[in-house]
Amino acid sequence: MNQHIKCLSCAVRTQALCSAIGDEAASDLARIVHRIRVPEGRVISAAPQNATSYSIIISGVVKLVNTRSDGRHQIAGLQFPADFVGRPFSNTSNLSAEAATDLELCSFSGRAFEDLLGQHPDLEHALFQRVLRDLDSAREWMFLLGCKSAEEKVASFLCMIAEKMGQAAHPRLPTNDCTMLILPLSRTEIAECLSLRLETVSRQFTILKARGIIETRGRRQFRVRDMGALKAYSEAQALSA
Amino acid sequence: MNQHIKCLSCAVRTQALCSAIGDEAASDLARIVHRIRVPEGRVISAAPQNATSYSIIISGVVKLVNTRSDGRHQIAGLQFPADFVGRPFSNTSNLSAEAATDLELCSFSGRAFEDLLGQHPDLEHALFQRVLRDLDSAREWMFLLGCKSAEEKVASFLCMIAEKMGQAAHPRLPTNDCTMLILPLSRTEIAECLSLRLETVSRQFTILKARGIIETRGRRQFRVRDMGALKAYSEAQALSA
DNA sequence: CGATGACTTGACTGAGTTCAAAAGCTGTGG
DNA sequence: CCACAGCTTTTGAACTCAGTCAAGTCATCG
Repeated sequence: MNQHIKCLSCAVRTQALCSAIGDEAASDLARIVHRIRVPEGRVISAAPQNATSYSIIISGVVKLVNTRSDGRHQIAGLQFPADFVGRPFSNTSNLSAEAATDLELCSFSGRAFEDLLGQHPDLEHALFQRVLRDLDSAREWMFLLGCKSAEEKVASFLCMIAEKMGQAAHPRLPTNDCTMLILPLSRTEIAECLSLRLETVSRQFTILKARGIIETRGRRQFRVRDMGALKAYSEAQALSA
Repeated sequence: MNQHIKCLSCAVRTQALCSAIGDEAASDLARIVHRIRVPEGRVISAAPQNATSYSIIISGVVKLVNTRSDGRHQIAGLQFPADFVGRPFSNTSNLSAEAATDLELCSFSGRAFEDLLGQHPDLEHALFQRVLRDLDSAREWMFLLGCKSAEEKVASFLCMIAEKMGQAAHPRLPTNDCTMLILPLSRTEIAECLSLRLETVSRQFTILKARGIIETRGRRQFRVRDMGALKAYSEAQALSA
C-alpha cells in the first residue's frame, strides 16, 4: 500500500470513492489531494462559472443550490460524508455547492483530477457508480417534490437526515436508534429543500413534536422517538385513522 | 468501418452513444444489438424487478415513471431519440420505462451490454457523460417541480417539447420555427410530468391559446406561434405588467 | 354515425402561502 | 453573570392558487 498516510485513518475510507479503486489509481489520487477545512456558508463552487475543483466530503454537509435571477432558489441535493462533490467534464451547471455546515474535504484540483479520470478507468467507473446513485436519488426526490404533502415532505426529510446523520455519528449502529442528532440545516434551508415555506416547515415540526414522534433541543438538535411512525407519515398522509 | 450496416443510415448516428466511441467498441456493440419496434403503452422495463435490458432510442419518446403502492405516480423523466434507456449495474430502481409513443429502439441484452462496458472504457465514458447530463436535467426539473407556478410549468414543458420534437422532426433547423409538432403525451401524462392535475394543464393550454402564443390541432398537435413569449412565461409568472 | 374515451369548462374547497407579530436562542458587552 | 440586540423560529389570521368534483364538449375509431 503506497497510499497517502492520512488515508489509512480516514473516517470515510471504507465508503468513499477511493475505496473502490485500485492501488495505482489510489496513490495517484493521493498525490494530488489537499485536505482542507471549509467554514459553514462558504461557496465551494459557484454557478455558472465554476472554477472546477472536486472534493470528497470527510465530515459535514454540502448543499447543491439552484439559484435563479429572480431570487428564487432551491436545494437540489445534499451531500454527506463519503460523497463526491463536483460535476466532471462541464462547468456550465446552474448549481452551486455550498457548505451547509463546517466541512473537512479531500479536495482535488480540476485538471489534475480529470486527467486521472482519463488514465484510470477504475476511477471513472467508481465515480460513474456514484453518479448513477445520485441520479436515482434525484429522481426519488422529484417524487417528494411533486407528489407529497407538507406533512409527508417534512417526515421524509427527517427520516433521511436521521439516517445520514446517524451514520455519520455512529457508522455501525442501525438507523432507528434514538440519540440526539444535529440538524445540519436551518428551517429556511429545510424549506428550500422541500419546496415549502419556512412557516410550513415550522408548523409540521410542531405537529410532529405534539404527536411525540420527534423531540427538539435548541434550534439544531433533534431526536426521533418513533421511527416507525415517522416512516409512516413520510409515505402516506392518509394514515389519519 | 466494420459497423453494423444499419448503423450507417441510422437517424441518430451522429448524436447517440455509439457515435462517441471507438470503432472496436462500436463493432462489438453492433454484434449484440437488436433493432426492435415497441408499441405505445408497452412497458420496456418494469420496477422493481426489471429484467435488465438497455436501449438507444431511434425514434419515439420514453417516459420514466415512478409508481407507488398507493397509486400516486409521477413521470421522472422523458427520453428522446438518441437518448439511452436503462440503469446499469442495478435493477432495484423504483422507475419503470414505458413507451409514450410507438418506438424504434436499438436494444441490448443486459449481461452482454454490461460486459461490453467492462471491456471498453470509451463506451463507459460515453455513457457516463450521458448520465451526467441526465443528472443535470433531473436537477433542473426539480426546480420546475418545486418552484414554478402552473403557468410556468406548462410553458416550460411546451418549450422543452418544442425543442426536442422540433429536433427529432428537423434535425438541423433552429428551435424557434413555427411548424406543427406532435405532442408525445396526453394531458394526463403532461400533468404527471409537471405534478399538476390534467384540469390545470388544460386550463393553462386554454390561456396560452387565448393569448395567441400557441395553437393546437386535434389532441396531439400543436404549434408555437411566439417562442419568445412562451419562454418569458416559462421563467417568470410575474411578467403580468 | 354513434359510442367511447379524452379534453374542456365551471363552481367550490382546502392545503399551503403570505403578512404580521410574538417568542425563543445565542452571543456580546457592561 | 445578567441584560440587551439581533437573529431564528413559532404562532396567528387572511388569502390564493391549484385541486376536486361534476357536467358538458369534442376527437377518434369501429
